[in-house]
Amino acid sequence: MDIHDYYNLLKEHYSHIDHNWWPTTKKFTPTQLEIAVGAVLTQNTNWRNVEKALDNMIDAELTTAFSISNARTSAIQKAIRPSGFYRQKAKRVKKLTAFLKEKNFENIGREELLALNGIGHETADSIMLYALNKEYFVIDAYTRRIFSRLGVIKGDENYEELRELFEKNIEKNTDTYKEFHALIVEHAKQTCKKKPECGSCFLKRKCNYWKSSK
DNA sequence: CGCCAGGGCCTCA
DNA sequence: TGAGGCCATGGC
Repeated sequence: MDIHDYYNLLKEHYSHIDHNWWPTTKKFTPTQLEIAVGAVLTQNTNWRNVEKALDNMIDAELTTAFSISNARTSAIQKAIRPSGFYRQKAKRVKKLTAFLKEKNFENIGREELLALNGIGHETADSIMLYALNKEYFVIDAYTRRIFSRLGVIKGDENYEELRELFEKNIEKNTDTYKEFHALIVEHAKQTCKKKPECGSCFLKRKCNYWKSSK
C-alpha cells in the first residue's frame, strides 16, 4: 500500500462528498483574494471561526487587496477577531494584500509568498493550489496524522520532504491535488481525529495504529 | 469545563 | 534544524 493506493481508497469511500473545494462563506465560488486571505485566517483555527471573520470583512467592505491593505490595522483586527490570533493575523493579512495589490495573481511565485511574514509552507501552498491553481500539494497536520498512523510516514519529516513525497506518488495535476487534500481533511474530521475513532474506520485493517493497539 | 482547531515565528541550544 | 513557547477565539 502506497500513497496512491490510499488516495484511491479514500476516493471510493468518500465518493459522495464534494472534493474540488475550498471552503466559502457565501456559497459562491470564492474569489482568489478570499482564498488567499482565508488561508491566513485559518492558520491553526477552525474554519467556522474563519467564516465569521470573512463575513465581518465583507460587512466592513474589506473585500479588495486595495481596501484591506489601506485599512487601519485596528479595523482589520475588529473584523477578524473571531478567527483567533487576530493581532498577528491582521498584520499578516495586511502585508499579504499589500503584496497582492501590486501583482497580477497569475504571476505570483511560491517563494515570494514564503518571503512574506506570516506565510509559511502550508499557507503558501494553499494559495498556490487553491487561488492560483498551481501544482503544489498541501501538507497539513491532518496529512501528517493520517499517514503516520497508517505507517506510511514517520510524521515529523520536514515540510518539503513530505510535499515532494506526496507529489511524486500521485498524478501531477491540480484536480488530483485538491481532491486528495479534501479527502484527507474529510477523513481526519470524520474518523482519524486527534482521538481516533478506529472502530468505525474503513482503513483500520491497513493501519499500523489500529493493528498495534490490538 | 477542557480540549481542540487545515500554522508560523521567535528563541535557544 | 528542531523542540518549546507563544499567539486567541468559539464550538462541542
